[in-house]
Amino acid sequence: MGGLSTEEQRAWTALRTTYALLHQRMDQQLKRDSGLSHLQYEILARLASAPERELRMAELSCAVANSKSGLTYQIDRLLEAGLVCRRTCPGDVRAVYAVLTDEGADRLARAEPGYVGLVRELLVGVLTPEQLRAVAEGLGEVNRRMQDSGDFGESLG
Amino acid sequence: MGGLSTEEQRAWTALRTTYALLHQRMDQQLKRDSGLSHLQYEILARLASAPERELRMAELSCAVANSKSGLTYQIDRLLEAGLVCRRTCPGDVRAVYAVLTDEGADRLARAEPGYVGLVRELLVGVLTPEQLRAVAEGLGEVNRRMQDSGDFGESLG
DNA sequence: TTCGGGACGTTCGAATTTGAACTAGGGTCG
DNA sequence: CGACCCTAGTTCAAATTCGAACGTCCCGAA
Repeated sequence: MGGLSTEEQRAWTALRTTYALLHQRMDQQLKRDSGLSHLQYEILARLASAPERELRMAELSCAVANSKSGLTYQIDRLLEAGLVCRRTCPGDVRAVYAVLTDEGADRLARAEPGYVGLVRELLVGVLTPEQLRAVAEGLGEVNRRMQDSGDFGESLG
Repeated sequence: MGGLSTEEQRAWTALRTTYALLHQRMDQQLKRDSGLSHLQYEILARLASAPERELRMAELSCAVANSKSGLTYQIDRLLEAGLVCRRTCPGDVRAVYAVLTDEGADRLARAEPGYVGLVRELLVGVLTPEQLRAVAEGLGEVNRRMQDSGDFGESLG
């Protein structure tokens, strides 16, 4: 009644600590060998796979699941480092695009192998193919519902 | 070769954003109706299910996947609120136990239904039973390996 | 056209987190 | 003993995050 069943609890706890530990490891490795935080890496990665290598602040903040103000802060850092630049939209003055620079793309490319290696070693390599699919589909659906029905889909801050 | 396959990417992205969104929602709901942050809730919950309702700082920091110094900080907050107290171990002067107070147990009990409801609504209720099991077992194993083989098992700070 | 409601990003202060010292004991081996 | 290294927890400054304004600007209705 009150609490969660053992399996429910295990699933949620595993989700929580898995993410925490993975994030921790990635952050350390990324910082060590390319000077990027995990969040910064994710930001650059999103930009890299976007058309024109650019995204609006709001889309980006949603994509990396971060607050608006937090994203502004990180973009400022990446700007200082020359890895992105800002572009305002002629059509809508309010809109701001973050654009990946060539230097940003380079840095990302250099960081990628280590990052991918870690994901493979720690996550993908440990799951069976069925588990991998279940995670992708199940959690994917969990996400979709939260983004739709939530008042938070757009950005978190 | 270089990058992750589509499914690998979907799984990892889903894991990341699912956790981020769930955390966000929980944090807001918990703060709103019981004045606890998500992390504080987790800390109290661990203590509540520990023998004697107490745990050493290191165990606790490992259990909630947080850094040592971060845990000290949060325990200080919970101390101010009267929800936990500290106890030093007679045998080993270095050891410090965080102990759940009655008031802490009350607060936790009041927060629990909402928390459990959210886990059910947003996570458990969306997954099929097979997916739930796959998440519990798969990610559980991912965890175990990271804690064993890692230099991070003990605490993150 | 002119409001009024939203949406978009930024700013700012406060809260939190991080990571590197640092304090202080244990435990072992000589 | 005594030199040494290891563990536990705290402290402190710096970095980051949060959330609530704020300033602008689009857009649809009157």
